[in-house]
Amino acid sequence: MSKFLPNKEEDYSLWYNELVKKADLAENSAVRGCMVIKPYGFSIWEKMQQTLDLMFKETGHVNAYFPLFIPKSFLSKEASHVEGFAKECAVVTHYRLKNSPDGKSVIVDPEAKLEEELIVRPTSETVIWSTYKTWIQSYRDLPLLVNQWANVVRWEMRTRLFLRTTEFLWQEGHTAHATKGQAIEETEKMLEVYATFAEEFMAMPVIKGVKTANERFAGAEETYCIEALMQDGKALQAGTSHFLGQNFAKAFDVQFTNKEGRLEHVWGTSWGVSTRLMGALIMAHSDNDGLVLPPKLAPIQVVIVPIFKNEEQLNLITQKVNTLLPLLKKSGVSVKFDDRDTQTPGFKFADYELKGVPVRIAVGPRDIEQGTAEVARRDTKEKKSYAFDDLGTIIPKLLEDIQENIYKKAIDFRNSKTIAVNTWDEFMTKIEEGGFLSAHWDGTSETEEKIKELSKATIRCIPLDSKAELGKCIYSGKESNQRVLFARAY
RNA sequence: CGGGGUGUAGCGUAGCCCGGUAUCGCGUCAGCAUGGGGUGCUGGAGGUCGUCGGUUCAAAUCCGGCCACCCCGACCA
Repeated sequence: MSKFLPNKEEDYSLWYNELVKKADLAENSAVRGCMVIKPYGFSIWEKMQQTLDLMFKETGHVNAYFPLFIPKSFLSKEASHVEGFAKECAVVTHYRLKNSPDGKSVIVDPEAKLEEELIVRPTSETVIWSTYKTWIQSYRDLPLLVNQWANVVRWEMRTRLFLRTTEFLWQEGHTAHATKGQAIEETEKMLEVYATFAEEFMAMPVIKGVKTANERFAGAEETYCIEALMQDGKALQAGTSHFLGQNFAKAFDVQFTNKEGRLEHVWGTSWGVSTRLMGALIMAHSDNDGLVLPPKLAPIQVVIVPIFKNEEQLNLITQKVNTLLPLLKKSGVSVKFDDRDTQTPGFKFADYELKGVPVRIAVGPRDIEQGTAEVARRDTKEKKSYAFDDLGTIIPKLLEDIQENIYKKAIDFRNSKTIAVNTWDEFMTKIEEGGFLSAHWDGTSETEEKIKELSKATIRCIPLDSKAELGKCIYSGKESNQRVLFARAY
């Protein structure tokens, strides 16, 4: 058990906060609510970006970039959109500073007031749709499939590293289509991309579903989501994909001439995932010794730690290791040989465990004599000796095993924490234990809000694969024809 | 934004009630020994006590404003 991290069973939040800092992922900054993402943390985010970007390209999307600032008037063009975001917008009112009269500081120059104030984007629908108006005239211009990687700002009351920060990084896809069907298909396709990414790369099982009206994106007709379960039993929305209907097209008057020569409003979607995925990744797998990273997203997949008393021994080990490095690199394994003599092996072991490196290979004089190496896997902490010459083939296989194993562990956990409940008493008891509760709901916002008020649990989603089933609402006792998923959430 | 808490060396802390410029651990630096799970010993460096103001001969300590962070609530990806 680590002496360097709080125990996650005792204080989950403290454990999370300390882990983020000690594993060198991120830290708080001089600006309230904003974080500094440190190089190691950013390299994980970069791997996520690279993977997702490739998936977006493979599904026909192209990247572009729209401005950080949005004219204030744009936001109010779509009624529910402004209502959803107005409360958390940073506003630019001036464009110049000047020296204060006493010369000791700078002040806002009152002469430099903007005629129209700008908001810092909380999301880019408005500025993008105002642009799409000029890009789209004909059905031949559709579909328009654009993504952007950007930062956004939402002025949150309470922030937590990665999970909710005032500024965060994300990607936002914004597409325009000729028909409703195509837009819905796009919305569902991108949800599928997110689910695949979460499960195959993050090794984090997710439930695909649609949000209730209360939880829907401001300006959307339908919000699809992937929901994951963290180790403390709380749910986390990991990605969303919105069917926007013609709402933004109407708000920004984006019309096209169809094949029959008639003018129609286009159909839109938007979809995004953010640096919040980092928080999800951390909370999905890590333990009291530190991060546990899935090999597919680990910046360093394998670390080799030499154990030596003198330079002569290190030279022997280095020679041996140099025969392995090209083999691993050829198999696409990212490997680091940590031959620093400024830290002890024990320190390195603990440090790479804290950082979540999936596989560690230790090579010492005894190994050199016997032609072996000690291989330790981060997920199970299991250590095993192998013939050194077999490592080139064993390691890639081991990385696949680890990727599978942590996924399996996560899905077993989620399954054990997903239960069906049928009475209000049962609901209130089980919600205390965390996890997803599958229960009947009468479909009204009033009931949803009442349940939230009493239990602190929200409807995470109506799962896409939920079967029609007659029953009685857990709270009101009214008729219901399917179960929905409740949980306390991040 | 409401309620509670915290802020002392890079990090974690003692001291605060009962005023007299600061304790310990980790880290850091030097040397020697060590090296298969966060090495040991010896010596050294490092502090506007969050910040601004007030009380006082004297403030880390008492009082007030502000800032930041943590926990709980409301809001949210």
